[in-house]
Amino acid sequence: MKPSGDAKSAYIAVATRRFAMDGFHGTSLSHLAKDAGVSKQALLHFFKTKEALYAATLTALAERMMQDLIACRHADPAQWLSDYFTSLCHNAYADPTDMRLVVHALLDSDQNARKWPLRPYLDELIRITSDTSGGRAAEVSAQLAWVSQMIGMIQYHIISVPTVSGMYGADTATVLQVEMVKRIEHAVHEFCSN
Amino acid sequence: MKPSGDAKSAYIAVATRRFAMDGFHGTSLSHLAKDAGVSKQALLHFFKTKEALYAATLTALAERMMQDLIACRHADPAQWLSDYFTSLCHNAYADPTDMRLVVHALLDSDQNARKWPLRPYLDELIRITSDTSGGRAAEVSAQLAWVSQMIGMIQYHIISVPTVSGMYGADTATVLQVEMVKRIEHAVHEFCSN
DNA sequence: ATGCTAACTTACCAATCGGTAAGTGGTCAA
DNA sequence: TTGACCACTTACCGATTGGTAAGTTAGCAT
Repeated sequence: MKPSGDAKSAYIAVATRRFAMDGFHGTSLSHLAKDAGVSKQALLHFFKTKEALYAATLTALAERMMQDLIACRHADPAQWLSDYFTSLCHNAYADPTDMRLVVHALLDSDQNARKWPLRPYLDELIRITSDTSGGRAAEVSAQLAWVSQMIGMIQYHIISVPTVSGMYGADTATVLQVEMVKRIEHAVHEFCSN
Repeated sequence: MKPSGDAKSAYIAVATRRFAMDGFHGTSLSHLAKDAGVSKQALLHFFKTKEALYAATLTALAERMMQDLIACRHADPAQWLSDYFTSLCHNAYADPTDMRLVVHALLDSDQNARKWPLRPYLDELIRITSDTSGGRAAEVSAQLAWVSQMIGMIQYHIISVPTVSGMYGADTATVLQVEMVKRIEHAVHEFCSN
């Protein structure tokens, strides 16, 4: 018999893709089970409800994003931020799953997510951002605003790719992606050199 | 008996709120009917399917956004953009419905929306934007990128308000809103004076 | 008065939803 | 060998889903 953790994380991986694509309400346990190649109750054995499975995917998402952020660690906080946001952007082009999942979670936030698994990730981003301003400590809200703006810029752009591609064609969408990467790098550079 | 158009647009208004809150899959015809105070089949009389009703709300949304844009018309395109984005931001704080609906539509774009009702709105925004650069015509992709960035900045910020409020408290969220309005005005000013 | 149409209603449908109950088969410690 | 446990299955449940069919009611031109 397979080790316990394997199957569970495999189910979370399947659920992550589905929830990211179709949202919580657009995803059924039957679909998830079919994707995973098991019966519906195999999922309910590990996660008592659909909500619990959703919460588990969000927790896993938060850990993944935190790890990606830590993986870009650099002595210079400005370089750290620059590396992270560009890598985030490139990863999201290759696989928009995580970005879509975050946006879905934002739209569902009233109903689900009494716990906010992404908070440590945001706190860490804010901490790094405040390090770029040297000794003087600016207001926290200003840094939260900047972090929120950067994250939003990337995530919104990622989820709009299919629509832009449908409206203006795939080639225009590609050009827009290149343009967006430049804008993100510019925004990081401009913020860190003030 | 009520005039024909009245009931129909009333149903669209109800559907707009529900779809914006819970998304397409999270909204049922029964709920919509209950909200509108009629039977489920009253809706199906005007809109043959749930998808058709959804499409109608998106079309109405597109017309509304275009009207709001035109309402801010100004001889100076820079002033026009500045007025529009700030008014868009303030309206969205008072009622985030439309912004949420747009983001839901973006996430659903693979499944629905073979037609892109927001395209004329985007085209108009791009046209105004290109007017700010005086005679010389920059690449269209650069203007699309800027417009996309501005729209995304506002819409993402609006949908993240409940989450930010839950994470950091309502007062921090309010401060963040003020900070964001400043950033939007700054972004418009900076773009138009280059 | 009559007939037509638009705007609904009640009644009903198969399909699917999330979830429960009761096993089944394999592994492993004692 | 036994028995507990774990991962998982089949069978089933009431509730709800989007949608169909067949009226019903009101207004209105003729």
